Amino acid sequence: MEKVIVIVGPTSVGKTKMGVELAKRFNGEVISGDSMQIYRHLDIGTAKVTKSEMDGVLHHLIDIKDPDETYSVKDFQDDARRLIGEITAKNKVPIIVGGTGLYIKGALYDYQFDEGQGDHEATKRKYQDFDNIGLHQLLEKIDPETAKDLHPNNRQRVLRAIEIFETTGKTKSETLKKQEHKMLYDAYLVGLTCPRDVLYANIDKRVDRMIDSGLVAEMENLEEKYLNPKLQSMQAIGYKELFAYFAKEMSLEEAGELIKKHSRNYAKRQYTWFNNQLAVNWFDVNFADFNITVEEVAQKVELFLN
RNA sequence: GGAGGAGUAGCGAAGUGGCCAAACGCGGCUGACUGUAACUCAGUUCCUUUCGGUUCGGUGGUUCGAAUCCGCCCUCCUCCA
Repeated sequence: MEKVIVIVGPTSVGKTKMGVELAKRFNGEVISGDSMQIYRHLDIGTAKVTKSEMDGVLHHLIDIKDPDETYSVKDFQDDARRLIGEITAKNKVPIIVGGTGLYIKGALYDYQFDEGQGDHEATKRKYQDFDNIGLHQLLEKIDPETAKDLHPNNRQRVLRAIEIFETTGKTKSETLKKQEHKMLYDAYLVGLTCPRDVLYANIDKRVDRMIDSGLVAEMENLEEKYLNPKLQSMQAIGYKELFAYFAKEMSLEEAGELIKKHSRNYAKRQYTWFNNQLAVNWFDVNFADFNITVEEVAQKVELFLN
């Protein structure tokens, strides 16, 4: 099995920096595991690595899609697995760095996706006259097991489960049953963490910095180029909140506060994912002297690699 | 100094004698997650594991029973001086 180093953690703990440092020490290349840094032109708001931050380390899966293109776990699974193979073949170490739990788990574990993605918008339209309960009852008929696991209010997932059946002819629970819950790689998962109040303060500061360094202009530029309000990439925190500001429904300050709140909420969801879905080895980050943290992590990685 | 108004859980805000540990919103906390995942959704939030205990500015009353009625006190707001 190929060895893979994975760096996860909530937003703004220092994953990017850790990735670069480890890559330099262990002759590695970084594979971004971030669903939004995939997109070109979303730079400031996604805190995307800059050229100088990369410090010569190769970074993959960044800026590979335009904001009006779609990308999914399946795509990531294919891309990441391919890259792990290529990097390993070069005798280098693949380092996945990112905060998108599903993507990372989907690449590392035996997740299988049946042919046919389906058209979300079409499915949505087809069932627009069903209320949540009605839709859930429909799912109950075609896939009772999945229906049991989904709350009727979770319309998006209920719809998707129905869509799976309609496009592949197989139910979601059938597809899941033939999979084993096992890792396909020899992976060492590094989790970066810090006290919640420190993290939240970091997030708030970072959002202020983003706004100061031109987040609004970046968004304006995007609006000009891609006038589609349904851009998948526009789910990105830091951008979607700006729509209300442009519509003069809230001040820039209010929008900024919302961005901070959404980022904090997101960080919490990331913790829930990494704590419960993956076997993460947690490290407390020393913000005063990040090198100490790097050193600590590097020691463990060293052991893992040899 | 005078006249009104207001003080309810972390915040905002209902409630105006029993159905009130107190609606609702926000925030917080916890969790779910297999092709939208920076998405979507759920639970929980005075203390206590349970029994139960302590609350609605403070205090003293009225009442079988008070966040709700009465007296006094404190704080804040508006207006008049």
